[in-house]
Amino acid sequence: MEQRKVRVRFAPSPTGPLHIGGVRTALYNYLFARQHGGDMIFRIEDTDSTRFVPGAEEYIIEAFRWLGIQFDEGVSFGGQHGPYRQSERRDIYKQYVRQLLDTGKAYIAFDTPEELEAKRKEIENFQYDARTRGMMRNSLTLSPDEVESLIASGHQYVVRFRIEPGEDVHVDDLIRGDVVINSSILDDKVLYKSADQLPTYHLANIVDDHLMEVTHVIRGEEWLPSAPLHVLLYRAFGWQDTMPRFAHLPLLLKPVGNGKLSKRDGDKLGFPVFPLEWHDPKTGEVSSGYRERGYLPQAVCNFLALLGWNPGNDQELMTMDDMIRLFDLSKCSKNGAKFDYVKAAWFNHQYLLMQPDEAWTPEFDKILRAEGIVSTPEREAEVVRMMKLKVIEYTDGEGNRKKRNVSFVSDLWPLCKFFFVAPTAFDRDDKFIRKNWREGTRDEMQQFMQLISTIDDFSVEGQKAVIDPWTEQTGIRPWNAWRICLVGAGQGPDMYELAAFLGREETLRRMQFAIETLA
RNA sequence: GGCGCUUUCGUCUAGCGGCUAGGACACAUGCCUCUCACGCAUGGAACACGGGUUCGAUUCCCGUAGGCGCUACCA
Repeated sequence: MEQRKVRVRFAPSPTGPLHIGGVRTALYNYLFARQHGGDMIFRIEDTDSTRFVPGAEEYIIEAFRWLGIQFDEGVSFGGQHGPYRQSERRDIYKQYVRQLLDTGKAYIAFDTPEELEAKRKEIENFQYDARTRGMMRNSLTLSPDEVESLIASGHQYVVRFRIEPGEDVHVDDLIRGDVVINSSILDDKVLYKSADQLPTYHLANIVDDHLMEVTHVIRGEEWLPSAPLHVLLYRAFGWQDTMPRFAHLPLLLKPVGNGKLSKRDGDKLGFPVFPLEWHDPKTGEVSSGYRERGYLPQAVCNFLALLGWNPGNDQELMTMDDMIRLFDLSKCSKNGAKFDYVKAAWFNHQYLLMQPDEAWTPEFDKILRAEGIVSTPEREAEVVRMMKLKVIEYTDGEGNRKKRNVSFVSDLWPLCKFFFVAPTAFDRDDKFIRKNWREGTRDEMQQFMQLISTIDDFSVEGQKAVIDPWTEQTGIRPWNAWRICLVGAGQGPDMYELAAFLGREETLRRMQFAIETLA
């Protein structure tokens, strides 16, 4: 058989914001497509008109734009296989439903939801299948005339797939190998509803994947049980020769406790489960997003890629290009992965440190404005430089900067607010203050102030030139107490750097205040 | 309940018959140091259980137990 061009698709329902698990599925599809020089399709599966949520489609597109996952065709991307919104493909599906009906692979059923509900109550474990369809109201039990007149008189109906029982159906899964399910346990799935003139997922999915020439279906494990049904559908249409290969990905699980990852977990433990912030149009509820939380898209992709896949060695930090090169479905794990949001922050930290200073400043500027600080771009850049320097000041032999401290730019404020705001009070119970502000400290600081007021060149070098000899002469080690004066706590950068930033007058002002306050 | 998938440190995982079972996150300790970090070093920490197969099982097979999923006119 000739080698077909690899084509994959990501096909969400526009029922709300894109779940982070969906992002991972899309990412794997993307990596696979790129690695094989194939196409990635974006399809909207809106066959359930009752669950449509306005804005969801736009949200999903924006999320992928931010993440750097690019589509080659589909809704908003164009292409030769459209339309890519299933609600716009009614006529196409009708034609294929007809084909199934004409070949006897499917039949029409008139049972109402109430009748089915009653049956389920009446018969334990009721399932619409070869054993029970003979006692239901459908085109197999009714005469052609009756069927005709029921439809003519406006009765709603569904089209069901006629499954032949007793056959072992094989699904050749790229991750799990040969999966076998007997057709007897499958029910006669509804493929089409006359009420909204739309197919259900199963039919639309097979027809679209076929028409769009999809070669690989990479999706979540929740689809594995219905994969045999899909295989049967490909056969019913006579498309078995071009049936896509399947790969069912393990699910993302709750960080603690049992079950799969949900929105609730994020709320409870304080991490986002959506790529972007989402404002629910109905409830007005706001769900946090990775973008707004300060994550870098590369960090999110890297972290997500490693949840269920690894390159087979110890490498963890990878660019998108690395991942495209290394990705391998056969190296995907088979069991679900608990969502480790602590490690997600670590990844962000790694990527944050690779960013140039300029990449930090816009975000930092937002924080300052929120805190009501009036500053200059030069001073802001200087603080970023100093804080970043503090984080990365020891680079290793290879020049790798694997430091932590700040996982998000927003973490910066509590660590650097003293650059902009003088201490207004001192916590006498603070361990650092108790240890470094003792009996004679006050006098030492007074002497130190006098010394400082004589320094005309207040640059780092200028200060050192005067202070270093003085400490040697007097034996006074002023740094910790000085830090208390200027910072109010045991944190911050090198004292000379800090003092140089604040300037001599502000430095003296803060020292005076500390001496008066810390009697 | 039925069917399917799955099971290595707390977490993500490497391992594809013979290893002192490796790495990362997290945790602990020490070093460095004007503080907090960062960094470096060290440490604790795992093959679910029971049968087979085999000279030899974490690895292959079968059970059991646990976990997950599906079981809609939702995807």
